[in-house]
Amino acid sequence: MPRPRAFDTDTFLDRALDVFWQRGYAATSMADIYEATGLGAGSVYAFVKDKTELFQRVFERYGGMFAATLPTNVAGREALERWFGFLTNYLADDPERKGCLICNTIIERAAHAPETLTLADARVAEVRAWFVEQLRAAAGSRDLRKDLDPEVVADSLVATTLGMMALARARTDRGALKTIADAALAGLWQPKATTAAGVPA
Amino acid sequence: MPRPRAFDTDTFLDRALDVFWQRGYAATSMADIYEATGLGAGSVYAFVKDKTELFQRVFERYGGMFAATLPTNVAGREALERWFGFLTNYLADDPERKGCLICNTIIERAAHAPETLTLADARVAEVRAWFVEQLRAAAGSRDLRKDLDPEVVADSLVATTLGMMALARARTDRGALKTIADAALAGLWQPKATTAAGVPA
DNA sequence: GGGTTTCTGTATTGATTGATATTTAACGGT
DNA sequence: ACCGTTAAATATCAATCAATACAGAAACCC
Repeated sequence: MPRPRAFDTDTFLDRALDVFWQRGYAATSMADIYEATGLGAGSVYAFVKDKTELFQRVFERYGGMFAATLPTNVAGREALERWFGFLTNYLADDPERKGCLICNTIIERAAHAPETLTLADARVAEVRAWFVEQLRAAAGSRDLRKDLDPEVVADSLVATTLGMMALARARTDRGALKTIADAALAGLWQPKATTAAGVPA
Repeated sequence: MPRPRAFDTDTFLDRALDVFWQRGYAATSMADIYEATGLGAGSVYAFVKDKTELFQRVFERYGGMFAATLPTNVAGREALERWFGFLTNYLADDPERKGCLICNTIIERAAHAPETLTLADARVAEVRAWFVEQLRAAAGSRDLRKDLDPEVVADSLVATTLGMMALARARTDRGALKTIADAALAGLWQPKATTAAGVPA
């Protein structure tokens, strides 16, 4: 029987991910991959056809991991607040300022790899759909301001998300990121109706 | 006297800009530059020391042009609304989806060229400062909601701006861009005070 | 422990990279 | 007319790129 694989596919992809994530696609040479993974050219090219396929595999893996960060055990306002809190930490805690591979890929690969762009855009659409879902839930529980359209707010939140990702690549400024995240959600909620104009329900 | 220059520095930089802007730094070869500008290697390297300096020159030129798009003859709410309208058109009208070179550069070059990143980040800071200025003006003319802090709102608007730029690289969706721009400003203004709770000033 | 199969690492490929050297051409002064 | 000077185009450089070919090492069954 065949000799078993000595390298774990997942850890290989994870290490390749780190390199692509920080340096970008074009600026990463296969030699960088060999160095980071400890594997030789032969093993890598037995696993993928070429560099673009390797990146695709890496990106798909990242996309799945990223999608898994969307909270599932809570919904509505709570879910959105948790996720933006997570995003803030996710971006601020990285001293290498890698940002988010999805955003990075959209910008770097858009003009060169249409199918990769499609994959990346699909992830963005996924996040947007999740936003809509949570906003609808928030509307159902009367958390969302009645004059707000979930579809419109979702677009705004997508832009804020991508903007935070871009900003995080320039500087790790936790304060600014937190300010942005808080402000993005602050205006969405129905006041508790304890003001002079109204009475609690 | 010497043979006169046959190429105009500005048009040369403009053509180089188009290439870098669409394809990114690493994916652009000097051969691409020769082709786009019609110049040979010798002429280019008589003008700049190396590729990084060429990009720096191109980027500085772009940065200046971009900064010049900030309205100066109006202020406050009007200025912000005009500029976000401009940004929407700027991003939506480009079939090549080049996005914005400042945002693209932050993401692609952050890990490789610290001084270029510094330049790019300075442009972002410039836009942010302009936001603060207009928001203060809007506060002075009672346009800005009294409970909003210009510094906080400016951070949000920066994120929205960068988010629109990133999104525009993935797809030219004028509707979404306009929705985002409108929503970013919609919540900022003081109501006209014609509601039941208040009387016009 | 032999035979076989698979994996891994090195060497090498042709192509392309950024950058330089060299040659050719265009001007004004004399 | 011809020379000095400068610009522009071509040829070319070593280095590096992604990708392939090859060879040795390791692990399994019998």
